[in-house]
Amino acid sequence: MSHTSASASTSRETQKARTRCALLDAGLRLLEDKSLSSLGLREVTRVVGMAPAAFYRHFRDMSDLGVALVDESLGSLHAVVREILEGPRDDVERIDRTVGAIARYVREHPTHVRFVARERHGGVPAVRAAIGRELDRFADEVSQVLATDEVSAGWSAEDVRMLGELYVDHVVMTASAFLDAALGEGPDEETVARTARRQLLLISTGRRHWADAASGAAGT
Amino acid sequence: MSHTSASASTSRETQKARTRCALLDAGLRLLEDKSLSSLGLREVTRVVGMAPAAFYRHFRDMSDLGVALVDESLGSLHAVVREILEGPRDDVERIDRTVGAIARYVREHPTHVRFVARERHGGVPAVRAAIGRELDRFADEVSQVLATDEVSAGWSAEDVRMLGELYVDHVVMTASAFLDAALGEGPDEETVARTARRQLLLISTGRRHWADAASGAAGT
DNA sequence: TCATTCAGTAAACAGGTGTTCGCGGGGCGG
DNA sequence: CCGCCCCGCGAACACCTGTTTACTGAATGA
Repeated sequence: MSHTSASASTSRETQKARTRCALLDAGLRLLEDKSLSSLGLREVTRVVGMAPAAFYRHFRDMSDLGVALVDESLGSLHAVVREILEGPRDDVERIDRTVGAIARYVREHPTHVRFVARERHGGVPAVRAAIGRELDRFADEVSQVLATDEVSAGWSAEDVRMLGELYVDHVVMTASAFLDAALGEGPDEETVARTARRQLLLISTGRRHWADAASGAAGT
Repeated sequence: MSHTSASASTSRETQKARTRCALLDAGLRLLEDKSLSSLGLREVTRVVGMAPAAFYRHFRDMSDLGVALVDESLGSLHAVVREILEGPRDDVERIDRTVGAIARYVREHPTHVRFVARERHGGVPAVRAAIGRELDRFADEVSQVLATDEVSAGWSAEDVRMLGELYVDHVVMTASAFLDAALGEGPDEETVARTARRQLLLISTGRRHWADAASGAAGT
């Protein structure tokens, strides 16, 4: 129970952080073509080059390492989302920015994206839950900004939220499509981008004319 | 090379089919809380109650069993899709039928749905590819029917296809949401249904006013 | 009736797995 | 300076894995 100074004692703690990071990196690399539930503890330590028992100094479980990877993958993304949403509110420009940002993020962090896409419905409950929570937070952030758009005047909170979820889900699908494109499976990157832009444009169009439809089916 | 009679020789072949089906059922049951890449051969045969070696009489691999499960899960669904699309073309009624059909299918075949959602981006390439092919076929079928709607007059084939993909992706997301609801995670079934209906209604609204937007951003 | 086919068996193989234990040695606080 | 802390090590534990082998015996076709 030492450590009254909040800052790290350079050598000791940072070194622990380094090997912890090495474990995360090794895990992420191995997860490129496996799923978390089939990733072995020894497999990870072998890549890092350390004894299996040392793993327990950093993580209790494999699923523990999994939720750490979720934080690493999705945590840094909130800033990006804010940045996109805070720019000009013009429809097509915002769409261009969004799709561009997704493409860039997938290009720069393919392994993180693949991990999230794979474990979103994967076999490890704790990780699945962690991803779900994070995506919910994204939906909250998006909805919150959407509500301030002029187009959303008169919208119920529930409708704004359902639109936000639609956007978030679409982003996930698009990211996954970009990933497939990068691997040579499915259509190429430019095709994916164009499809995504048009789909978002169609949603925006529906949004602008929402009042017409919503009044007709209010109770549903 | 016998077997000039095309029909089964009752006892022999049907018995083989029975145990094959037992293997598939056992696999599906175990896959409720595991992913395919972590499902063991012995694990499956143990549930069925037979020797591990007998597995090879029916499947080469675990991934082989996986693609068989894909066919079983998605094959029977094409008829349902046709049925939904061939009904009255009125927007909200078609939407109600769609969401109702998804809810019912998830309620009646939860394990199949979970399997597909999990392995769509899972760690077994062959299974991933099989699911991708099947979803592409669904997108084809949907697009083909959408093209005949009066609303689609003047639409390019590419735009119709992108709308079809949007619908298929949305169905997958909705099915997954229903699944979570059935497990007590996330919102309850009625909430999921209402959100899905409104999202589809929003897409339909955008579809009706597509001409306005598409002309403005034709080159994108 | 006799020979053939073939789904399923039992046993053994060489590996890999998670987890526990005691121990060493270097950073660190006093 | 000494003594505690604690990360990483190596070895051992019991267990589970996929795959191969030679085999049994019932259904089959001539």
